[in-house]
Amino acid sequence: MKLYNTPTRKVEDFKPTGDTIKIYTCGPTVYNHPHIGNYASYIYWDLLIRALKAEGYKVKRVLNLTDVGHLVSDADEGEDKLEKGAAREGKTVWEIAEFYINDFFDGFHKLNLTEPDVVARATDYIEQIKAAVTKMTENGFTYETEDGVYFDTSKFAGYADFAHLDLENLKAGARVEFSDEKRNVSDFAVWKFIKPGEKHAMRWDYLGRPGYPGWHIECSTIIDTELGEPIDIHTGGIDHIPIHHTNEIAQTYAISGRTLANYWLHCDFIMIDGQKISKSLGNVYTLDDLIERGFDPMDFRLWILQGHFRGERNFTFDDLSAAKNRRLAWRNRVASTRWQGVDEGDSKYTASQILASVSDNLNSAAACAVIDSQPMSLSDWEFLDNLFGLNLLGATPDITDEQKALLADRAAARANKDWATSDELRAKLEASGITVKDTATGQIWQYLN
RNA sequence: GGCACUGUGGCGGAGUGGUUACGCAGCGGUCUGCAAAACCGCGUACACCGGUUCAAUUCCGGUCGGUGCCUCCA
Repeated sequence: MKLYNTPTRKVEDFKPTGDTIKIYTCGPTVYNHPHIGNYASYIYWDLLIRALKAEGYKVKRVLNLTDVGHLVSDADEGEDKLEKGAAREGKTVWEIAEFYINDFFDGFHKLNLTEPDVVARATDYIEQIKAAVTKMTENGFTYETEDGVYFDTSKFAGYADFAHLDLENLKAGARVEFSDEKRNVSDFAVWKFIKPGEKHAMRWDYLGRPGYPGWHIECSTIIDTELGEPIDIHTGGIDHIPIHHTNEIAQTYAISGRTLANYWLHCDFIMIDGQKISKSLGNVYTLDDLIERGFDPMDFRLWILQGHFRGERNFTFDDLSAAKNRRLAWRNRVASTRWQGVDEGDSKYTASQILASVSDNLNSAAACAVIDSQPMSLSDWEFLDNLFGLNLLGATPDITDEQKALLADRAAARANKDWATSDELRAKLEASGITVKDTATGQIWQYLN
């Protein structure tokens, strides 16, 4: 397995730390419907997990759910997103979290994404988070302000390295006013105090006052609790490099002196019709929007897999249609293989070629070319379903014995030029859900949709 | 302003120092009772300028363009 590793900006050979690969994925903040861009990242990481498993690795994967403390601004200003969602919908923050967690996993399942081994809600780790903050403080990495406990980024010499930050220019180019109480522009809250009279439903006592955790601390804490550093692979969106992941690394260093992760994978964004996904542009599509337009979630999944996680993608419905057509063509090949078979000898190397492509920094697009140009046996399709998660076999079940008998009868009728019977049998087959087509080499059947 | 990414045929999208993936769409053909499909073939693309080289889309330098992040975001 070769992977592009963000810290070195190079494709490297993957070397695991142990028998089980430890993977952490930054999950969603559960305050709104996820859009297709959100899900794109989980499709990439699902491919990673499936590819590692196909290579024979064992995997333990943790996904967190941010259900507290993610402020509208990462500069530690503004409202908590959960509180904002609750106000918007007239619900409690806990109801909001519950609702959008279910919503998130609904899409997760529609896309046939592999269930994480551990799903970690930030609010289930409050005690560990407090202990982590205490530890950082003991180690001299924090300071307290009226607003909360802040991480002093000047205490971590390597702070700028991960994202190649230019801290001086960050200050000069800052577009928001930083709190006067912060010692450095890059400092961030690890714990926020709730001021008297301030509304914040989620609150816990710490340092003798009510408060709640900062956003970044949950990831460091959950990783430490569930996996133990260093983990093998940490995944996330490209937007997380300069702040969130940089801060995670700093926190873990401050707590234990350890390296957080050996490999960091960051996916680029997808755009829609050439523009970033944004509510103000009105181009936010959810999975259900795609379904309403007649697409299967698997069409979107294949569209993602036709590209690469490091490339920016431009989503259009024309391209989604292209992916859909390709998927349906693959289904027809499955149907044809069920009916006529493929010489296993001819397809001897197909699966290993597919895996070789994916193992080369998750080049699923190259794997698609292998699929299109090599013979595929049923076991190859099964291998592909395990790797790509497209459920091609499940969506193309074998036909019944009765249908097979009808096909045989029709072949006989055609041989006798009994077109009336032939057409009648074709109609019967279509009523049963499959369509039959006459090729130069005989009949083939396909599912109607 | 800083950091990073990126520029491939109609649309996507891999990849490579020389034999130029793959999909979708399109075109031509074969086959064909009808319908539909299947099969075969076709495009001669790599922003521009310069350099290195026997040879560059692929390496180096520059120019121009696009995008993202630095502010919520995968």
